[in-house]
Amino acid sequence: MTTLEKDKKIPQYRQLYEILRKHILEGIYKEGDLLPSENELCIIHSMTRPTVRQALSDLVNDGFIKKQKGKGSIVHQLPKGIGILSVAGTTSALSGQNLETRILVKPNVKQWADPFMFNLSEAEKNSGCIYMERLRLVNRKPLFYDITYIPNINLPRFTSRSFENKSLFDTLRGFYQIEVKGGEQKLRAIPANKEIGKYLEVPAGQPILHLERKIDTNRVGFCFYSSLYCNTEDHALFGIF
Amino acid sequence: MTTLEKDKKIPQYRQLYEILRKHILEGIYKEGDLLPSENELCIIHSMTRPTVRQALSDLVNDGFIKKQKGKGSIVHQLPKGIGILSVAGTTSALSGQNLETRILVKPNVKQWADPFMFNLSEAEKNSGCIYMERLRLVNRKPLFYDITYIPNINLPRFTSRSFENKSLFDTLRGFYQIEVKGGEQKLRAIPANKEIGKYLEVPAGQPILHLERKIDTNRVGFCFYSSLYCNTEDHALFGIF
DNA sequence: GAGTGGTCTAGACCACGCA
DNA sequence: GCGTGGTCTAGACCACTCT
Repeated sequence: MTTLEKDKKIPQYRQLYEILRKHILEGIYKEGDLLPSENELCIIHSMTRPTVRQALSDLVNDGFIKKQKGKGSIVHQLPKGIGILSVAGTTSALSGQNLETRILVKPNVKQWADPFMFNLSEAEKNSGCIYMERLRLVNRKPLFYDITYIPNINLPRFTSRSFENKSLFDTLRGFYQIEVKGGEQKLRAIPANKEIGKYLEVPAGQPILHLERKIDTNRVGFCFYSSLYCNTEDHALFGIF
Repeated sequence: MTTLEKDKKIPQYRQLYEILRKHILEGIYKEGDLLPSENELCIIHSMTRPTVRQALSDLVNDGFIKKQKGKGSIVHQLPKGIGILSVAGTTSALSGQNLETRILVKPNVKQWADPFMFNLSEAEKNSGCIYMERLRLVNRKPLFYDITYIPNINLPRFTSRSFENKSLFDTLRGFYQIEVKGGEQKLRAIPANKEIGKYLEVPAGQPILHLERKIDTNRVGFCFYSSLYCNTEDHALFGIF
């Protein structure tokens, strides 16, 4: 291999996952349909069963299918709410709706708040943090007010990139080969204060769902953080477990 | 085999999961420790690697360990909050605290509410529903007010069983061989009304986390439902994804 | 009985972290 | 360079659902 090409190898099970996920989202497989059996998928895609099963297992974890012994893999009813409690979610479940992202505070380097909502490593503390605030709107109504904190470690030119109507996840993957792998979150119901009420266009005191999230990536030791305020009056958050 | 013994076979990967989970909860493996490597676990427990990996994969999904390529399986910091957003959770993360369950309304057979928070099958609608209300207290403070709806299908003598300080999950498993496999949930922040405020001992209007859950089981087509009101003032809910 | 997913074996090669 | 977890192969037997 003579070029400096990205020899990024996408695992076979991941490729199959993406294909099936796409077909489900496009309606090629509809709710209640049976996917091809595991053995059929093996033949179609020239894989062995464990490989196929890993793809299907991921689809189950992300809520796209359910399996039934002796029957098959059944396409699941897609959530009506907003799937933000799983990795796949955040914006994917909103497809088809009028979705908009507005930058309230552009990415800029700051000191970490102290105390911070999660424990930070020394490396994180010393590196400073890239701070940004965004508002997510669905059908012109603000639903999420999102404050993001990213350790300023090896992310050249990050603060000059644009995020308008573009997923942060996509930016991290596209420019830095950082993939989100999972995370943890704390949930609370809190009353809106004046600032949150202003952004979400609700009166102060209205119950708001507050999520504090730590998001892990494939870069070892690198994770980022988000404090997310959701107006759940019209749209419930949706999760699977 | 001459007896009517329950020849329930617990899969090997599940047995290993339970052993490692127990050791982590007991502190034999502490936060940050490395578990034995996959190859070591293979030898110790006379399993092959895929079997070991399935056990470890379940531990990752339930938040007990994280894996790092080239390094090993690292025991994860256990959540400080209340892990109710994953199957393993509900009460398990509260071990060590003073936990109490109080029955407000004993199980009794009713008609389903119409409309109900989830779509019901015809079989479910026709069978009626076992209804109960419970209050969960931690250190004498009420945290959850839980309304449970169970389809009245093939559950002999269910309404006469006692649930005081006993897990509903354990009852279902012990008497009916029903295992919880997963589910879905909708989350909202709502103001407490008078009734909820009375049970959770908070003033009306205080923000409360409302979870509507559909819980799947290993019995095909059998799931049950829960409407859960949580006071998150002192304890955040905790979840992994 | 035929087909399905659930479990399991016994190997293999790779990329990555660490010393 | 060695051990780790990540991916993958090519089979096997079982319990379950459907007809």
